[in-house]
Amino acid sequence: MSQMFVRVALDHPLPTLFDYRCETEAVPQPGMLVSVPFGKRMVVGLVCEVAAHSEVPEDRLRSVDNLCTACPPLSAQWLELAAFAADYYQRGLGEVALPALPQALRDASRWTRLLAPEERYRLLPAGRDALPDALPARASALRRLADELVSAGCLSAADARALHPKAVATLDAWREKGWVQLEVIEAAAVSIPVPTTASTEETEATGATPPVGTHATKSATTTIATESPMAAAQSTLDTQSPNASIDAVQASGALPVLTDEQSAAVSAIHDAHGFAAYLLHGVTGSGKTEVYLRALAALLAVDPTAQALVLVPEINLTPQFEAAFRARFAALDEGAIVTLHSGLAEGERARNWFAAHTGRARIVLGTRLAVLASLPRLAIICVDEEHDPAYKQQEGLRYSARDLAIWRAKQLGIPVVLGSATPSLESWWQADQGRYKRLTLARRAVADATLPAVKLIDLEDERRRGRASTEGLSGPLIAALKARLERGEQSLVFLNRRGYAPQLACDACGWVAGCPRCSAYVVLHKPERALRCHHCGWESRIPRACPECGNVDIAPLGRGTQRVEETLATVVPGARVLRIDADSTRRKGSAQALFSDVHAGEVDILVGTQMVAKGHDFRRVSLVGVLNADMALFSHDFRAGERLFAQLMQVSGRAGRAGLPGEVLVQTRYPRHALYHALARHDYIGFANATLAERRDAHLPPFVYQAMLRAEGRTLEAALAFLQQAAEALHEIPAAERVTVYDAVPLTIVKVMHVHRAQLLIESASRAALQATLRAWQSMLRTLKGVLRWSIEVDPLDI
DNA sequence: AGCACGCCGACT
DNA sequence: GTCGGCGTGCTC
Repeated sequence: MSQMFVRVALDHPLPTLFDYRCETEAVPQPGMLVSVPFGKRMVVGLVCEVAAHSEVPEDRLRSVDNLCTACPPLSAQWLELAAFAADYYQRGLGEVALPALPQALRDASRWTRLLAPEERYRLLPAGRDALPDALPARASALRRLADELVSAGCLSAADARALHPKAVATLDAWREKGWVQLEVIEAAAVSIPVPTTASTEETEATGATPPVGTHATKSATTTIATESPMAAAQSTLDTQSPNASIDAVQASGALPVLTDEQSAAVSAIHDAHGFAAYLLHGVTGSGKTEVYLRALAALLAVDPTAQALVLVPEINLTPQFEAAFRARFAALDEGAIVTLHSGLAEGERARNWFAAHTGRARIVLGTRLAVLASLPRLAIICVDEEHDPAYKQQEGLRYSARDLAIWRAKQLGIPVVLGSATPSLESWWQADQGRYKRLTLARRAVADATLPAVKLIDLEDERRRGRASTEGLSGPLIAALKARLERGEQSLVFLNRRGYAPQLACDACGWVAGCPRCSAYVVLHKPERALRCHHCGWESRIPRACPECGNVDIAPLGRGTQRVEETLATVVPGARVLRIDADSTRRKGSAQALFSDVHAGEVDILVGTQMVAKGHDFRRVSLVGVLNADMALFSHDFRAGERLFAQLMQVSGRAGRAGLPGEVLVQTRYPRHALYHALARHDYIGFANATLAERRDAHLPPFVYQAMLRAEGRTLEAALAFLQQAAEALHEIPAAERVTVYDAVPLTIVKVMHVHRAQLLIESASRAALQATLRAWQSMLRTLKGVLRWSIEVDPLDI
C-alpha cells in the first residue's frame, strides 16, 4: 500500500497546515479529526487535505497518532466556512476551526466514549409519583439524583455517575420497580431520515406525528449527504400552499392569527429561491418570532431532513425562545430542537453539537457560537435582534455571527432572516441598496397594544425652576412612579450603564479609588462592602479614610443600580423594588428566577441595565423611566448614538404591551437633540436615514471598511512605538495605497493587569484593498519586536 | 499558543 | 555557587 499524508490544521497562530504521515487502519478523509504529536505534546487537529506526497523533508515528518472515526467527518462546506472566516478575520484555519468544536472532540482520549452508545434513564409516570416520597431525608446525594431526574425528565448514565458514584445501581433498582426506563442512543451514528411517503394532507387529517422520527442508522464513517437541502424543499413547495405544510409540523391547537404584514413576510420568505437575505424590520411586539416560527415550519414540513438555525444575542433569551419553539414544534421528535450556547454544561454542549452534526437536530437555537455549528442539512437561518453588538465576539477570533450567518446562507443558497426593531445601519444600508429584501411589521401584533408615549424630562429646566431631583430621580419621574404604584401597575427604571458605576471619592482632596493594576476606577459594591475592579477582578475592603489626605469623610460618587434601588425605596414608599443587573443575577443564581418574580407581580419597580431591555415581555409594565442616557450623545465612538437609539427603542417597547397605555419618561439635559426627537416619534427610519447621511459625509462605516491593530506592551511607549513601526510598514504594501491610516492612540483603559494597550485604526473604501493590505501586513508585523502581544480586528465595533 | 533554550540578578 | 526572570525561536 502506498504511503498517505495528511495536511492538518492546528489551533496555533501560524496560518500554515502541518503534514503528517498517516499509517492508520482507517482511511483518512478531509474533515476528520486526528491526534498528532506537535512539539512536546499531543494535540488534536483537523485533516484538511489527504495527499500521496509531502513537500516536507522525510526526517522532519512525524506520524498521525490516532484518527477519530467516532465522529463523521466535517463536510467540505463546513471546512469552507472555517476557511472563509479564517481568511476574512486574518487568523489561521486551525484557530477558527478547532475552537468551534465541542471540547469533548478536542480531547483524543474521549473519542472512544463517543462511539459508545449513550445510555439514558427516562422517568416514567410511576416514578414521578413515587420518587418524591421514596427517599429518606438524609440521603442527600440520592435526593439530588431524584431531583435532577424529576426536573429534567431524563438523565444520561454519565451525568448520573457524576452526581453519585453508585447512581447507576440505584437507577437500575428504580428500573426494576418500573419508575424509570433505560434508553440506548447510538450517539455516533449518522441518522439518515427515511423519506416520507405519507402526503402532507394525510398527516394533517389523522393528526398523526409526521414520520420525522423514524431513523435508520448507518455506520459512523458514512459521509454526510451534501446535496442542497433546497433541492428537496423546492420541488414540493411549488406544488402546495404554505399553510398546508405549516400545519403538518406544528402541534395541534390554535395558532395566532397573522396580521397582514406578518402574512406578507412569511410568504416572501417562503417564495425564496436560493440565497435571499431578508431584513425583517418589526417594532417591538409586532410578532417577529411568529414570522420565524412560520418560516421554519414551512421549510421543515416540506423537507423532513431540513435543519434550521436560529440565533439570539444573549443566553438569557434562549429559554423563552426554546419554550416557544418546543410548543410550536411539539410534533417533532424529542431531541429535534437543541440549544447551543456557552451556558451549557460541556457534556450537553457536545451532545447538542453532535445532534446538529449528524442531522438529528432539526432546529438549533443558540447564541453567536452556534453560527459555527456543523449543520449538514441547513435550510434557513434566522438572526433575531440582528443589530445587537453581542453578535460580535470580543475576544479570540473576533467574528460577527450575523455576518457569518449571511455568508453561510449565500454559500448554501438558502434564505436568511435578520430581525430587528432597530436594524444595524450596516443592514439598513444593504436593504437600501436592494441587496437585502426589506419586510416591515409596523404594527404591534396584539390588537389593543399601541406604541407608548415618549416624553422628555428637561433636567436643566427642572433645575432652573428650582425643582430638586432626588439622587438623580427628577420630580416628574417620581410622581409617575407613585401613580403606577397606586394603580397597581409595574414600572421599569433603565440605567444606561456607561459611566454609571458608583465610585468611592474623597470630597476634601478629590482622590478617587483606583485599581493598582489597571488605569481604571474601582467600583463600589455596597452589600459586600468591597471595592472591585471590573477589568481585572482586583478586590479590596472599603478604606476608612482617604489614603491621600486622611479625610474620613469619603463618600460614594456616581449612581449605580444599587444606589438607585436604595433611593427608589425611600422616594416611592411602599414600592417593592427589584434590581436586575450582572451583580444581582450572579448572586441570586439565575436571571430567570428574578424575571419570574416580575411576571408573578411580586415587584412594583424593576431597576436594571441592558439586561431588562431585551426580549422580556413584561405585560404589566406601563411606565419606563430612563436615567442618564445623555453621555452616549457626545461619545468618541461614532456608533454610540446608534446603540443608544436601539437601546432606548427596545426599552421603550417594554411599556404597554398588553393593553395598558404605556409611557416612557427620558431624563435628559438635551431635550432638543435629534436622537430623542426621533425616539419620541418612534421614528427609526428617520433616525437611520439621517445617521446614514452623516456617516456618508464623514466617511464612516458602512461607507468604509475598517480594521484595528491593537498592541499590548510593558509600557505605553513600547505599544505606541510598535504601532508607529507598523504604520510605517504599510508604505511598503502596494494595496495600502487605498488605505487610510490614523494615528496610534492609547485605549480608554490604557492599563489592564499592568499591561499597557494602544491601537491603530486603518480603513478603506475597498474591502478587497483592506483585506490584501492586512494579509501582507501580518507577515511584516510578525518580524517586529518590542511588544508583548498584538492582534488585528476586522470590522471593529468599538473604536 | 506552549515549551524549550539561553543569558543576567538575589538567594538557601 | 544556583534558582529563576522573561527575550527568542520552533513546532510537520
